[in-house]
Amino acid sequence: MRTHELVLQWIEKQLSDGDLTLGGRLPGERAMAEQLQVSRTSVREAVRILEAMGVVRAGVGSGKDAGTVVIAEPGSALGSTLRLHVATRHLPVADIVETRVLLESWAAERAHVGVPALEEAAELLDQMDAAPDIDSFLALDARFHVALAQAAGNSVVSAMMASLRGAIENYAGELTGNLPDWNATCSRLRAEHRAILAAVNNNDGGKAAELVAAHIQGFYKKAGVGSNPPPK
Amino acid sequence: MRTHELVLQWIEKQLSDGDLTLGGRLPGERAMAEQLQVSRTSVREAVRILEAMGVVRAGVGSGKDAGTVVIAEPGSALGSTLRLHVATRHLPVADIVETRVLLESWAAERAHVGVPALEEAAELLDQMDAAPDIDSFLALDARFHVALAQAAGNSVVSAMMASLRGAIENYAGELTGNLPDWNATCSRLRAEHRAILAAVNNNDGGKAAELVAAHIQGFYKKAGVGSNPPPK
DNA sequence: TTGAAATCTGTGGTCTAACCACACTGTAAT
DNA sequence: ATTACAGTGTGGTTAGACCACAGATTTCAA
Repeated sequence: MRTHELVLQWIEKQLSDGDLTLGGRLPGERAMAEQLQVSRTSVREAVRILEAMGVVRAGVGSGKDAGTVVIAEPGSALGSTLRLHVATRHLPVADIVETRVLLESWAAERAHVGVPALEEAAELLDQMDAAPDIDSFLALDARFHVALAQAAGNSVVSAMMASLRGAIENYAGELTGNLPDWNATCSRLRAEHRAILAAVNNNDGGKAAELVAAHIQGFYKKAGVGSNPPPK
Repeated sequence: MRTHELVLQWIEKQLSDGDLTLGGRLPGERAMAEQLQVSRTSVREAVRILEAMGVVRAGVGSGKDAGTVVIAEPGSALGSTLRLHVATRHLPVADIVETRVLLESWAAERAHVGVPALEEAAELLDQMDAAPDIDSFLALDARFHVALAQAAGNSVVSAMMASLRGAIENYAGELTGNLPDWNATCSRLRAEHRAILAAVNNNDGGKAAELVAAHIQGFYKKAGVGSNPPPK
């Protein structure tokens, strides 16, 4: 077993045992190296992997943001991984979109009315009406979809859904340039968002799921990304 | 931007541009370091991250298995990431199970009859009948579920499904120890597998989805892992 | 001629020791 | 009291060395 894997194992055990919790700090790299009797290089390689997994964040200097801190950002980490695999052509964009439809439909159908995430979603819609440019609109759009997914109360689905969107974010960003009339599209998207949120708040999960599926598939279809047909 | 991120960016571009494809070899670490004008350490940190993402595999020595080659194993990579986050208590096991039910039900419903994956699934079931011990049974079980998921033809769903199972593999392994009568459980699981495969091959996707959901939820329920109730 | 042993070459894996930039902390000079 | 400055500890980066490994090549003896 390679040295850095040993370090990883040790840190994972600290997490499993609860000796290291969210917001907690890892020992300094030099201290860990001495404690585990390995070189600082190996410690750093392990930390890099954890950072790529969204389990820790490394900060220089001293004070609040300094040191290596345990965080919980599986979404961005999974997103990076998926993005790389899309780059290798091993994961087709169509499959990403299809999976996103699957997860978001499920989440919309099971969204719990009254949870804070839905209130946040409503606020985001208001902000989107006043979005000055495409980029800020898309950023708010991303947050809206994540908020909607969170309303279902399954953190794994939320994380995966966010990662799927993140994996093809650049891709989607370029696609908006292909759209003939952004203003029209923007208006349509806003209306669809309102309809989705209304269906959710009206406890009509089935309707919400249908609307979400149509919303996502519609966007990528307009933008020129193929998506497999839904099941009969 | 940190140095190793620069290296990552460069490699990702090579992948996106198609200059680096599946099975291809990265330049040696020393060569890359010189080419990008960075230290070998930084190159290695980037390679470690890619390795953790399941994008490359590093091999020492010379010959076939040597060097750093591009692979495509998103499943195991996502699994490791999820496992770590489960260790931090940020991702509940129940959410993992629930998501697994979601993905596998969807896959079972949309499985394409006649694809090679289903034939492999059938073979695996025969092998499971002759499995000598629990561990080999569980290993075959894992492969069966993956094969079933692959039959739906969505590589993202397959990868995610495999990763979910991998994330709680150790967990599930311990749980089997809690079961009072493994032989009885084993027989039940085998029968359920056959029923699922039969439903799929009979083009009864709805039935297959139901059976899969019950199969997975049943196992974890027996083993003592709570799962959220299905939607009304 | 043949076969086995030694050497060569290039790969990733590891380690040491040094220096840097950064951000806070305490102290000293104003 | 305020300001300026040195001190301390963090991660970030680098250079250079050595190791184990595995295949390719060469050497040399049977």
